[in-house]
Formats: sequence, C-alpha cells, structure tokens
Amino acid sequence: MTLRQLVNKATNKDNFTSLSDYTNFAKHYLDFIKTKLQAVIVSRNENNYRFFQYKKDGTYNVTRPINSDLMLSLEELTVGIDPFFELLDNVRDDAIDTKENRVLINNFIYTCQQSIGAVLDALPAKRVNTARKINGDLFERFIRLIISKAGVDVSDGNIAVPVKINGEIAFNFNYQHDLIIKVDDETKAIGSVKTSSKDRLDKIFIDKFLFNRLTDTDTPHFAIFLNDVQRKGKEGKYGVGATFLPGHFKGYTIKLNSLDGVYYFDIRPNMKTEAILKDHIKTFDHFLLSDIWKFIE
DNA sequence: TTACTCGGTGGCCTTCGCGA
DNA sequence: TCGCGAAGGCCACCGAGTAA
Repeated sequence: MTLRQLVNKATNKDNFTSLSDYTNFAKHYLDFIKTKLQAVIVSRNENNYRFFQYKKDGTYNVTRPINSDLMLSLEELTVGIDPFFELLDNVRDDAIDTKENRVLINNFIYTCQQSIGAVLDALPAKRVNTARKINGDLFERFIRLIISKAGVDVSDGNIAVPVKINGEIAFNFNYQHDLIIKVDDETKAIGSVKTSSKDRLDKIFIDKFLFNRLTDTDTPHFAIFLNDVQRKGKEGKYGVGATFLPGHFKGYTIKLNSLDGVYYFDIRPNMKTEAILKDHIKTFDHFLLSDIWKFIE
C-alpha cells in the first residue's frame, strides 16, 4: 500500500469494525515502513523510541514516538496473529497465562494502534486535530473489540445519574463512558480508554468519586492508556517527553479515591519503581488475564 | 436541519527546579 | 546567576450526540 492509501483507510472509521481490520492495517503499515520511509530517527533522550519520517508523499512529516521495544516487525506480527486470536478466545484458561503470551498481548495491541496513529501523523498540519480525534476513537473501539472477543459484555454510552436536591430530582448528571462492563444488564465496572493520561487524569478520579457518591454504589472504575509520551524538541533533536503527572496521580489516589485498575501498554519506568505508582499501575495483560474477571464476578 | 454541549487529542508555551 | 530539561497547563479544533 502507498502512504496515501494507508491515510485514506485510517481516516475512515468505517474501515475498523473488526479485530481483523486492525491487524490487516498494521500488516500493511509494517510492510510500508520496511522500505518506504525517508528516515528513522532515534530519540535523543530515551533511545528505545523512534520517530519515522515520511517522504514527500507524507510532506516529510515526523511521527509520534514509537517504542521499539514494543513495536513488532511485520514478521513478528504475522506470526503472532493466530496465537493472539487464540488466546483471546481462551483467555481464562490457565495455560494461556505465560510470559510470552503476556508480552504478545501488550506488543500486538500496541503495534496495531500505533500503526494507525503513525499513519495519521502523515496528515497535513491543518488536519492534525482530525487525526487526534480519529486515533482516540479507534483506540476506544479496538479495546472494546478485544474485551468483547474475550467474552465480556462491553459497550460505550451515556449514563444519566439523577441528582436530588431536598429529595427532588433537580437535574441529570450525564456521564459519557468509554467502557461499560455489564453482566445481565447490571453495570459491573466502568472504564476510560485514552491514548494518554495528559490533562485528563484528574477527571477519571473525580468521575469515580462523584459517580459512586451520586449513585450510592461502589462501582469499580479503571483506566486503560496506550502510553504517556509525546514528541518534543526540534528538527534534528527529537526526544520524548512524559505526559504523566505522578504528583497528581498519587494525590488523587491517596486523598480522594484509588482507581480499581490503571493499565498501560507502554508503561513508564517510574510506574514500575516509584512507591504508590507501582502498586496501582500495571501493564494491560494484567487487565485481560486477571483483573477484568474480578470486576464481573 | 441547526445549534449547542461535551469529550477527544497532542503541540506549544510558561513555570519550576536543579546543577554548573 | 544562568541554562537546560522537566513539569504542568493552555489551546484549537474535531466529531458525536442531543435538544430544539
């Protein structure tokens, strides 16, 4: 596929309605980047990140940072497709829980999603906001498809919570949720899916606090993030900057309420070592192989 | 059909903190 | 005191949903 064809495909969300659509798109993109890039730029500050620069057909745009430790090659992705679908079908089987499968889950999903994001980075400057919106929506949809494939009833949508003043319903508080996990029509957990936590971390904590207070329930709330890095620097000096705010996370966790799960595909190093963070933040495989089943029990 | 609201993204800018 | 990188916040714009 040419870059133009990839961009045309990525900008139409109707092209992504099944898991196969995502894997096929990633295959085409990984095939493209093997030979048709202008350059691969290594991040100055964290060397495992790469930036792909397109040729003239992509107006020499430079992509978002791609974690080379997670991004699969075309060959690795192709070999991983059947095992990936098989493990989704048997995700509760103890035999599935191996180190290799956990790595496959995280890297496979990361690769498919970043393929879309990186293609959208080829859009001209005037369409960057379109690209951002589409990328976020497609990530949401991807995660819903994965959870659904694993056999869990999941949807998105609005939940209107009536707010009473002096015993009378005064107005409705509308929540738009990315993931609503249900069992027999009963909401068991609510999830947020975002490509990064940037500027939106606080809201997730506050949403849990208010929702449970208004509904007088203890509904679990969790969050799934793709990564928390963004490109920084100028031409020739590209690096990555973290967009995760550890102080805010710890503050809300300790002083408001902790979330019932926070999952990353591209987890930041400090999330694995810093107190409080390492107790509350895990990679996505933990969600799929264990935590989600606790929510629906 | 139109107007409006809400939630989504990542680049860019300012402020802060630390080391030389 | 200065310079640099990290941290934190602002912003523009888009798309979906909903009410009028």
